[in-house]
Amino acid sequence: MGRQPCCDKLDVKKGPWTADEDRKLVNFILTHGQCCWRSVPKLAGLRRCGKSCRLRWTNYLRPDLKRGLLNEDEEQLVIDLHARLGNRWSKIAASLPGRTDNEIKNHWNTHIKKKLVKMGIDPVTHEPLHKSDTSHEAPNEDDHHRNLDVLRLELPKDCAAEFSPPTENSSTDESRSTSESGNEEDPSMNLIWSETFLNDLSWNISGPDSRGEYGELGFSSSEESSFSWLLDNRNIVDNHRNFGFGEFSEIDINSLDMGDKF
DNA sequence: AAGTCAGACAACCGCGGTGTC
DNA sequence: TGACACCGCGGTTGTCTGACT
Repeated sequence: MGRQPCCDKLDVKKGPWTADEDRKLVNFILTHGQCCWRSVPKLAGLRRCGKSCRLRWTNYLRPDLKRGLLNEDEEQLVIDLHARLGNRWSKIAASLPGRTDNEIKNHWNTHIKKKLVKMGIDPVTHEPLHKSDTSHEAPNEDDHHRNLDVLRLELPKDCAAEFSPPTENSSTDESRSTSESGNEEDPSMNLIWSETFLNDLSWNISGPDSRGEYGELGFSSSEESSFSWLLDNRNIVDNHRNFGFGEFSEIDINSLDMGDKF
């Protein structure tokens, strides 16, 4: 005897999410936290597969997501990490706070790939294109750094100087302005989040999860444990700006005492 | 103004690893 | 211990949107 199926596939809705569905999902997650995704659709009143809910949350609705195109630094980091890790998008995404594997994958396929080809670099091997025609061996470290040097030359001076191959905790400069990456206002997100905040200022992100699921939120363990991103009013304001919380600005940020909730 | 096309990105599919019964 | 479901990941497809004719 295995488990129950995650959802009744016959009664599952597919396709783009509506604002109403988003609102329900956000409300549910903020109220109950991320528990087992299987039960989320049922409890949240959604006719979606749990898998679909998880994807929607992690790729689009998560409050810590940056929106807009990757900036130069992030792009460089992706290129470097890709050279080392290959198509391990989730691993790459782990080094870019606020970015999802899906987002990075899409950006790679639509922007970076072409950029590299244009520069004569094989996006798969990260070697010069003419060379990869004759050799399909994995790039060695020297070649890799030579190619990165070429990339740096293509960058504006300040970016090139700033760039260096990532270390364990490189690049995760949370203070890097998200506005510079061109966060666009999304009216539907604006509505969903503002309503959610107004409806439930006691959003219980820590929720009932006993399995430490919040790693998916993309914070370091120390950040997760303290949820400093929420407790820090400045961060709240930043988040609210990033997500276009128009109505939220009407609320006195300092009055949001959520300390007990975490 | 309408039609077509290409680019961008959201969402789905299928697989592998892991956990549960 | 085997069967099956869950979860996460990477690849692929579908849909939307803006540019162009």
